[in-house]
Amino acid sequence: MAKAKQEFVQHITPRDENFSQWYTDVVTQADLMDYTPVRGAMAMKPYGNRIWELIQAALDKRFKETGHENVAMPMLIPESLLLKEADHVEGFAPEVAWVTQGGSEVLQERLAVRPTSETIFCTMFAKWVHSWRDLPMKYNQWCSVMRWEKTTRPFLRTSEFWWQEGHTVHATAEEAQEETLQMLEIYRELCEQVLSIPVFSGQKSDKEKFAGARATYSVEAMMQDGKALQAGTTHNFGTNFSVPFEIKYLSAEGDLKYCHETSWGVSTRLIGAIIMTHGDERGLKLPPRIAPYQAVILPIAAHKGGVTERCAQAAEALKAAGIRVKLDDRDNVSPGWKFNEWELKGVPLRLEIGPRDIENGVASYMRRDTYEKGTIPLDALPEGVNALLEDIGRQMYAQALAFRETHTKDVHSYEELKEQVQGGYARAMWCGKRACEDRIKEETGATSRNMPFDQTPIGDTCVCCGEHADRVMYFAKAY
RNA sequence: CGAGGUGUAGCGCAGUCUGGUAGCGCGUUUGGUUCGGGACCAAAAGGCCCCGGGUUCGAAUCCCGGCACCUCGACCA
Repeated sequence: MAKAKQEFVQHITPRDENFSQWYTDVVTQADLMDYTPVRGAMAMKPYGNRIWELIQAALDKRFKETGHENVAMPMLIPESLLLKEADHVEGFAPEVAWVTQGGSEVLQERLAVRPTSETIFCTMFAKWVHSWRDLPMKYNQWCSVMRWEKTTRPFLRTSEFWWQEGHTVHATAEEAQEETLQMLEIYRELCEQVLSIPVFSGQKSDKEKFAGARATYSVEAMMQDGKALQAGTTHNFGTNFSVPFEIKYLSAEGDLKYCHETSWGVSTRLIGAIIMTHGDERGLKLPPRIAPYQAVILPIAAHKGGVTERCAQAAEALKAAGIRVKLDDRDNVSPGWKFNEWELKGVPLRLEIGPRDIENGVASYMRRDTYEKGTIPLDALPEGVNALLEDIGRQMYAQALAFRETHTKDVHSYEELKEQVQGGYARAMWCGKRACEDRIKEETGATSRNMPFDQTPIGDTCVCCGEHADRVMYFAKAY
């Protein structure tokens, strides 16, 4: 028995022995994705894609509640459009894939496969915005984009990835800033409440901000190897794009004015964040709100009196209560086999119903987050399951938060910083100079992540150069 | 992109040095017994040996070029 189990566990590399290998093992064995013949591009399989659909649904609801509408834009962008904003083209040019031929005809102007859609949105906004009555214009699209990345890793960085990109146009700078922060807050709430991932929310440095943005904000998560992962970003463009693209409106006072714009996005990278935040030795651990199956029902000794029927009844009752449930009635694998498989796939709650349970009028359960076991009365199954799922989501957040807290430290010297970023976040005072960021990157491998909104100083000298500093900045090695 | 490693049945691997009929374990299929933490017996199926060239009578094996994954760097809205 013990031997057989060990053989199984060997399929997944131990997490603390080789985190990268563990990640790859989990991603493939939990059946989330597969590699394709296209360099760096993955295929999302049904189980992984379902997670993305659930994230999409949660976000789309929030976007609509805050007055955004979905649109669809072309995937090809003429080169001349990409060239209009200097910083933007400089930032993206190295990783653009180009279409140079249509059918047998060589194109006069090559077309970029979108790496992001600011330029095409801006071009259309210039046509669509005329008057202050047209504003604000708050659009979003769900699509895939392509960036010719040098190194790729499933979900975290792939040459093609799926995301949403919001693009909004506003009359005033204040409104654009408000939008930028509102969307950041939606991302924070999504990460923490829906995905159970604690994040640091704050502003990026000039060095790390988006190509073409006036200000960039991010939510930064921490993976279980102590590295940071940027989970989402929002950008305030000010008039950086509206000037070259000539997006102007006639104000109520009759003046022609440039618009203020924002953009914001999260991607399938969030799935990578879920895996690396919550996963353990047995595999994936999914937050209940985005788990394709929130509970799995396993019949025990299914051939015995009433088991099959009670399991089917239980599944129906849970479905009726809106719970995503899977009845695993396969008769070709043993219960023990199923236990391991559903743990690998991260299902938050396992329910077992066997002759003994039926006798006692209960279902036995095991939580995926803590491995804690117990029973729920069969006649109150939906209520019991719902309560457990909610608690599992909270508990997973608490666990992740505890990890982050033990791997985050205030540092007051360069030596301390150097040591802390080997395995976590360092919170430090920073003078604001690019030279210090560059030196830290060069010497420690860590980058500035973001400046939290709570800027209560923890000192008054820069952790790097020792000169006067008035900003609090998180530094960490990042994916 | 640089250095190193790996690629053989669905999965894990041996075989490669020293060229000569493609192997093992698990899984799969069928039948039977089982069923509360990866069950057992019996029979069977399953291979462009990562891809493309080359050397050779003959290539999983030798040579050249690609691709993918892993490790460490570099780069990176």
